[in-house]
Amino acid sequence: MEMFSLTDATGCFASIEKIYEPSIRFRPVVVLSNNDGCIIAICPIAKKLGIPKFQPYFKVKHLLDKYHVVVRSSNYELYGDISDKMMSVIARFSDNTYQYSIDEAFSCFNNYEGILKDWYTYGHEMRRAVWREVRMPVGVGFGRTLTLAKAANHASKKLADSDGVAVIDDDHSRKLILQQMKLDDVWGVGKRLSQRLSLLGLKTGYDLANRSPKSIRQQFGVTLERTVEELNGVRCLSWDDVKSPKKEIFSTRSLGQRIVKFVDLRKALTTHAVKVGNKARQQHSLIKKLYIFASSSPYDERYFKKGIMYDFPRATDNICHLSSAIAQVTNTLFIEGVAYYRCGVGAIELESSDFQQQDLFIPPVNPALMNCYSLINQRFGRGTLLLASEANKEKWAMRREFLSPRYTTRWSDIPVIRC
DNA sequence: TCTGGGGTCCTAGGACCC
DNA sequence: TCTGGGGTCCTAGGACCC
Repeated sequence: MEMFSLTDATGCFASIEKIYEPSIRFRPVVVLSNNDGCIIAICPIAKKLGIPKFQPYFKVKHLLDKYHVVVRSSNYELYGDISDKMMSVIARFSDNTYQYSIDEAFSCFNNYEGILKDWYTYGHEMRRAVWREVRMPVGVGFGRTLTLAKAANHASKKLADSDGVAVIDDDHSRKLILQQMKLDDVWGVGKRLSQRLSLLGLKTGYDLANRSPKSIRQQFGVTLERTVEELNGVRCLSWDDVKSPKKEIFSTRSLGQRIVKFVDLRKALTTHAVKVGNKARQQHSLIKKLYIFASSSPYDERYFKKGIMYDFPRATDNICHLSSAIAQVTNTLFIEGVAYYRCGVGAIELESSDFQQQDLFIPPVNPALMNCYSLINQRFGRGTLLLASEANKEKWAMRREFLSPRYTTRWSDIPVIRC
């Protein structure tokens, strides 16, 4: 019988900051988003102090000062590398693992029952291995459906008597865990839905599970109906659903320094387009439509936003095609006098590159160049090969006042042990 | 001095065409 | 003369997640 697990890191980015800086291990730590905008990660110690997540940094600064909280800017180079290490450890415990986000992974176990003693023990083995090899604290949850695995993972960290592993494998454990879950802790239920559900008198995940799926469908749609089924152990989300290629790929960013020059806007947009192109190629997709936008800040007195849809005559993942599309579009996007605060690029219509419809009148593109480009950047590191129109040194680079060293990816930043 | 994340998916509504 | 359905595409915004 199939079993799923979800493993995810506790306070991921904050925990990573503690790996190479033992002196802050027992102190409250928070990590800020790009541009030091919001708090996006809090370690358990900071959480206990009541530091809120997703609040603008400057608004909670007084609180952070009060408790002497350690503040770090986000260091994605470091987080990405630690995440890779963590994922490779998790992957050893199952023959089928899928990385769901930077800090969590689903694993699928087929007919493991005969081999394993029990899921609880196995979860602890996974947990110990990640701690021993990467020094990352993780929670592991097991369930017969992906939604139950998520619920168990939540329980593994949140419940009073939890020790990092939780298993839902019968009605008893299911009831026990779901009864202690708030509505918006259920995967797929956010603030709005939980508000509406509570009007019906529902309080816990278990209340939701006991609703008739049919009536939920009528009032809230199929998505929530599936969630209800999944909470009851009926599988609606298949492994393939989770692993399916993305339908949209975006790259957007706020700018540390406002852009006022045409060339700078084009460079920033090209950089985003190349990122999107590379992601698309990785999942064997070609881009048919590209949405390109730039805006001032919504907090400005006069908010400016403009977006343009670019339709490629034939779907492509070639970064040269993307770059020339950007060059054309920037002409209409750029307006003298606007101080751009945000810009980005999104592929919103993707086609599979495995089954591509050829065009009688447009000669097919030889993929050799893009293959070679990808291989070189894989082998020698991202950014080894760049388009001339990309930004290599970003003048408008984001504000990162509290950046930690990139301990594991830069020779200059390797930790030094003094005896 | 100024500061407010990033990504994916879905749907409603408007514009346009036949 | 006046009224009208149905499809596609685009845009904006909501909802959710991390």
